[in-house]
Amino acid sequence: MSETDNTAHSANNPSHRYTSALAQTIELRWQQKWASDGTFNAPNPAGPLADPAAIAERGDKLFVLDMFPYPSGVGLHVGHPLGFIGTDVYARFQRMAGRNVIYTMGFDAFGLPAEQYAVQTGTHPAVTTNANIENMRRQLRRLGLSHDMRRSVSTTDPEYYRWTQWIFSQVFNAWYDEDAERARPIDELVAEFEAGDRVALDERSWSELSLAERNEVIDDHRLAYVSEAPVNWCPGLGTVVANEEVTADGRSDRGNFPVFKRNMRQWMMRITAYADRLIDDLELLDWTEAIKAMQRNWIGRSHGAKVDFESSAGTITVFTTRPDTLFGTSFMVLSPEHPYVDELAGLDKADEIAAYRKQAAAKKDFERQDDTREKTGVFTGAYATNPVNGEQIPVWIADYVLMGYGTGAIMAVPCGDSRDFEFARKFDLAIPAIQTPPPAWFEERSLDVTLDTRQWPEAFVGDAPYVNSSNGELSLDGLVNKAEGIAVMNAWLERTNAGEATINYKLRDWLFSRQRYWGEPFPIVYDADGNPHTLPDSMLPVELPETESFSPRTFDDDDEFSSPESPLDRLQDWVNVELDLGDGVQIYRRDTNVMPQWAGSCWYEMRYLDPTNTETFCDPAVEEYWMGPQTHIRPDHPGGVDLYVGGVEHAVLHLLYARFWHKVLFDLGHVSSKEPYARLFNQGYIMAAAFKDEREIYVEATEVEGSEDAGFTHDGQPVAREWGKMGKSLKNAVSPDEMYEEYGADTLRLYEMAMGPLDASRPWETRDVVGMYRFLQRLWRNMVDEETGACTVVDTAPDDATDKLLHRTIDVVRTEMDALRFNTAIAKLIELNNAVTKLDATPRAVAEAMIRMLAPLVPHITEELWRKLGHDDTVAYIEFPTADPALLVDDTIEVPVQVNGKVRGRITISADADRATTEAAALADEKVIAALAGNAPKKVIVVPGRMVNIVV
RNA sequence: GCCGACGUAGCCCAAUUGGCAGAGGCACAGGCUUUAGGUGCCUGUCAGUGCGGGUUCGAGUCCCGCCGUCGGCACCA
Repeated sequence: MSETDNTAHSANNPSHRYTSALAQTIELRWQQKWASDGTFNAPNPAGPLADPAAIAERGDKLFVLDMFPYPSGVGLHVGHPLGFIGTDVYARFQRMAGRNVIYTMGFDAFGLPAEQYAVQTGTHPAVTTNANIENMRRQLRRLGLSHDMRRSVSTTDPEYYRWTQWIFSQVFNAWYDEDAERARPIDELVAEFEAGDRVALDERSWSELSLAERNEVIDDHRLAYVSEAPVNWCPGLGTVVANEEVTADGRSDRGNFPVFKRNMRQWMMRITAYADRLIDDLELLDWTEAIKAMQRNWIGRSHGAKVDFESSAGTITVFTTRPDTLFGTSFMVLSPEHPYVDELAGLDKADEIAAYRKQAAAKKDFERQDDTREKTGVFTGAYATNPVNGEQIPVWIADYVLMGYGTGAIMAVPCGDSRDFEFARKFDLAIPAIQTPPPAWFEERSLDVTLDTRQWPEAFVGDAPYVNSSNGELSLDGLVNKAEGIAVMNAWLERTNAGEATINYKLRDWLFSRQRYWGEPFPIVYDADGNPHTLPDSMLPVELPETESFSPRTFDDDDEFSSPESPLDRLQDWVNVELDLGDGVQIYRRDTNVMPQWAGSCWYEMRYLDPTNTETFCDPAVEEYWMGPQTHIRPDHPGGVDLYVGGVEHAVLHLLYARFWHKVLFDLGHVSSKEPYARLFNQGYIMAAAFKDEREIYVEATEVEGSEDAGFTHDGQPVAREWGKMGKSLKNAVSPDEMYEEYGADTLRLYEMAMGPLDASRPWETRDVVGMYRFLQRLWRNMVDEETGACTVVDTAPDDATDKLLHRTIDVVRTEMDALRFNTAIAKLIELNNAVTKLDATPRAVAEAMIRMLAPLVPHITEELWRKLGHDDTVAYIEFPTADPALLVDDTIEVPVQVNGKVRGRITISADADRATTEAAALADEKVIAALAGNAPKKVIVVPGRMVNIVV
């Protein structure tokens, strides 16, 4: 206890003051009671948690969901629960507004930290994970979150990952039907091949293909498949990682190790098949534009054309978004990794090219992407034919063309593309003009209008009349916009078989396997011929085998040519297994990869709905009740969670993967919702001051002394302040335990909700917390005698002014709570309480309404007050107050009168005064007359009930 | 460079979506309570819509152009 302690331990406080000690007593008692009563259990329409009577009693369903946390060992700081408190307030409010609310919390518990800890300590990750989960549950319970604890799950529970494996099998045994634009079971594909409705490979019929050929065709269609492809190999982690997990500078987002592109055999998920739907269905979602933009950007759909250029090495296909500029193509550029490079390389150029390729390969991706770099490249010595005019154009290689995008080859149009322009200038290549830029373009560059591109300082990009763009069959000359030019060119390309309109995506298939221990094993075994088989449902879950050595073999960070070795590979007793998969008992080899961290979070919200179901991952009737489309909101409502709250950092990882899996499950008929999360809300972060000493090392923020004006010091040494996300790494975390100790959970909740809008990041200021504490103390004092603990609420009716204020407050608070604007709701409630403080005694009607309005925000103190007022039921399901419309309007109102837009007087008039009456009253006001100074009004604007503006 | 969000008082933030710039909290000053510090209570002060233009009777709000902050993407053809 410090000397500045403000708790009940100070001897002079009245014994029934709302102090932190009393708050803690109240909070722990109610948390215990809610748990033992199952207060927040939500009824299901069917299955083990079914309670049809309760369903009938409650109103419409509401699914409120938090992004579930990773159960870290270090515990929570006050920045973590911001979103959780927000969802809890909302869930509690909606329960009181009559909704049947489902709200719980699970744990996303597979992943690297637990595994790394296990490697260090030798403790099995399941042990530490479960301990961390228990600790986190305790911390969340201390906040008073109204979770239905029966529904809490962990992704690491075998009964949970059994269904993660089952869903994987569903994905594996499905293919994407491009015509139907949806996934279908793989059996239906086989049936179509067998019936001859679909051509598998070549002119041979299905029955003529060998078994191996058939398997290959089928595997080529699966939504989960093994492929030998360039992947991100991270020697420092000993595993491959997904594109989404590689940072812009070519390192792993976990651990920050270098990542190398390598060809390896790995599991992939065909998320690219869903690229269009993942973009298009964003329209149906109530998400912020920022997140939608990030997803669109990540998927990177661009419309364009593929164009074929003939060369000595064969046809070089390029992707371009500007086929209309084909007449301006004066050279081609291939990525150094392009497969045709060797063939194209002239004998005299071979050494030069080999040297350039080697140099390019030595560079990391991120180095090649530094666009401030000067262009480099090498001429191959070969030429290709421009299909529109038969011109022979030189073929170069350069590292500004990336093998990973489009076809790895481009047609260079230097007059219309800044990169090609730069390249052409550097290597003195032709820059034919094909558009006449508008005069303004030349003016801005202090040039006369000219088509002599030697005078142009840069490429022209945009709409402008085409010139020099015709051949015998085709002319763009005279057209003025590119949409038209593209349409004409695409038609010609298709007519002459020189190319076709196409759509290109940045999105790549999802690399789904990891060579680690602490993840879901694949439900896959391989037969003697190496063909993969999914295990039947009866053999799930495939449990992680016990072992002492959890670590994958890791390598030197820069050991690019090392190879992954999964920990499961070492467990040969587990790997080799005798099974009867229908063809008699045979020996199979298990897959030794595990799934990535993101697998378990792709569907967890559905397990909350039906957590104990052993027959299926979620009963369809239960899924439809909680997640089915809400067509009363919008006719094309996609279904899904009604409110999903979490940080913006999952914009392209979890949120993209989860949408993809959900759509597969939708296509296969397992769920009624097209999308998992109908409404997404991104909470802000709590920031805190962090301090660095002169060595640029962070020092413990709590030990820093001084002020902004006087300067900050740590141990007498000057330190510099900066702002950052609260956390361990910046040494600026504030523990919730300190807040409970000093104020209690209700004050902490209220402070976090009051400090700003839920979606805004804001700095934590411990010294500000006391404001909310004082508010709760006043609230308590308005209803409880601090000396005796007796209830002081009186049964007399409130006076008119108080009654009106009460109902106006109710009106605003209801609206604000519903819109997640808790900060403004709190301000109104403080205002009301301040008014009540001035009364001689608090009328019961006011007290009870205040308790009900505050119950979602500060559930413990309100339960206690509700009881003191003589009720013996929980306030959690008491109806939220509704304003009496009659009390929202005043008989008379004060209206400002402006003269030329400046307020010069105020008039008090009847609230329903019409225009003429208002105007007359305004013109009669003394101050207004004075302000007019005898000038006759030119115009009088009256907004009835609002204001008057007189223009002179 | 492109995309997105945001700039209101010493600080965190409101402003019925075009209508009186200030609701709430912190800080600050004075007073009461207290042996004192702290707690608690009462009263009070000051000052501001990033900059420049436009639309309007009226702009924090809408439009145009800058400046700044944060986030995402980036040699994506």
